[in-house]
Amino acid sequence: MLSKLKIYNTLTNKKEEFKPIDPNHITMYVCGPTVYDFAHVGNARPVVVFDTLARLLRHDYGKLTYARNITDIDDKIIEASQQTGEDISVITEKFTKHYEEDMTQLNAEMPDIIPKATDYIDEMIELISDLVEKGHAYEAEGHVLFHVSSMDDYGELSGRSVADLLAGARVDVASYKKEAPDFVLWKPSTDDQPGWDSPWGRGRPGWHTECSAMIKKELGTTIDIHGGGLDLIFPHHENEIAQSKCSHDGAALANHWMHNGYLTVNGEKMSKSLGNFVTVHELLEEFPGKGEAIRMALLTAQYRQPVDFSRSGILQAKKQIDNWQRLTKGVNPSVPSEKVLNALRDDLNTPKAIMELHQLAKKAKENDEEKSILKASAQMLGLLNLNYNEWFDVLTSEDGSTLGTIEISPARDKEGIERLIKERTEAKKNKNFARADLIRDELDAEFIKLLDHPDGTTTWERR
RNA sequence: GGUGCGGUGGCGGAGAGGCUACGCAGCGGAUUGCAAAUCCGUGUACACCGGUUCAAAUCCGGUCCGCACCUCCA
Repeated sequence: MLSKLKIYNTLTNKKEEFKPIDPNHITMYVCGPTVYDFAHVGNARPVVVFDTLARLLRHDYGKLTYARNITDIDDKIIEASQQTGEDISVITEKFTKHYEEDMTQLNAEMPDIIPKATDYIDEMIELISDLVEKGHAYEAEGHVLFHVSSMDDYGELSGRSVADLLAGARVDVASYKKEAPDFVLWKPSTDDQPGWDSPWGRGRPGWHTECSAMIKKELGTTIDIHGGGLDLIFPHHENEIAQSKCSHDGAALANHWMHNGYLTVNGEKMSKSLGNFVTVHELLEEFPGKGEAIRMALLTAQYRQPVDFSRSGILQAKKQIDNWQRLTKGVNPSVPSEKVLNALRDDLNTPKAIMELHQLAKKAKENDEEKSILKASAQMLGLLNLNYNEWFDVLTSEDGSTLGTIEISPARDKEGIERLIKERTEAKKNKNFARADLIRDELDAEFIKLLDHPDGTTTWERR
């Protein structure tokens, strides 16, 4: 490979050469969703970013084990259950399914391992017991808390010191805490709350516990890459580090910590609490079959920079994909361009990679080989995964096998469109241009775009 | 208050001391019955004020503005 992978590491605040523990097998863990509602576009950003990284890692190193968890026990889920009256498992299963369907529409491949928190209760209890034994955690009023002061280097990821945290504590400190920054490993459940038996009574795990336990079981003591959104640095990832390091005699949890920037709306973070969010689900209804354009819009900025969400951004991305689709119609992918790969190897510089794709497209206009390279290169970013017909929803009825991803209205099904095209061709022959234009306008209103070719034929694309 | 990130042309967005990416939109042209698609061509930029340098969007100092984390959040 021409250049080595460089990754910005939150732990050192520097771009570093990626040094795998085992170059023949990379391990990566990314924090996934708490499944109590639809994922919004901001939640989709890390999914798309780390899916792109996963593609690069597989290309460069061959084997990757990529894990992304599902948090299926959490106070928000309990709350949702109380509000809707639905059983917790009904809620978590429903939204896990929606999540996976929606992310698949964004061309995000499923991770190799999708651990669910509730499948790892035993491992979490084991981890907590270990921390208690080693003097890093204590029991109080049915809770088990991690004692931050018991650790020398707490705060290494977020650049905070225990002293600062103690001084800056603004929130009322719970009575059972020895010190304000201490965090919950295990908490008691009332009878109407879900719970599991433990050495500390019936209860449930704190939020941070699951990741440490699942990483250890599924990927090992120290992994190569741990990722997630910027807002997880503190306290979530900081606390994962604390738990894992203290139970592993100081061994690192992950060598490279990567955090994606926010998706913003008018410059402000898209978030549930601000109410300025759009779910991926509704966006896919708005742009049916065009999840790839949403994906590309998310990749137009380098992953650490903010991306401002807008419909026009998605439309702009869609136009670019439209162009590439026309250019690579009927083309099979060959091998990705080194220029595109090198852009990705530079801390996942996707805007630069996209620029290289445009350069390839320019060359591809006269060269079929370049078209194959363009397609393979775009697929490194999870783009051009669909073929021309699928993307433009051109239904090929000959064998009935390839049907587009979208259902079009019955009046405008393939036969209807072809009949109108035939009628328009006749009208054009008879110089009845008024009729010809009327047909085009009518179809345009149905989002069907007609393309007249120099040889007299007419094809169509769905916008 | 502490910590961190950023301000680049109409918009999106790389770059990071000299060769002024790239895309979208715009404009001009070719093509077209008219369009679309396609092709060719084309303009505008580095928040502000100082400094270093032969040379600064890029380095240094300061100012202003925006955002985020410190509490659940991707």
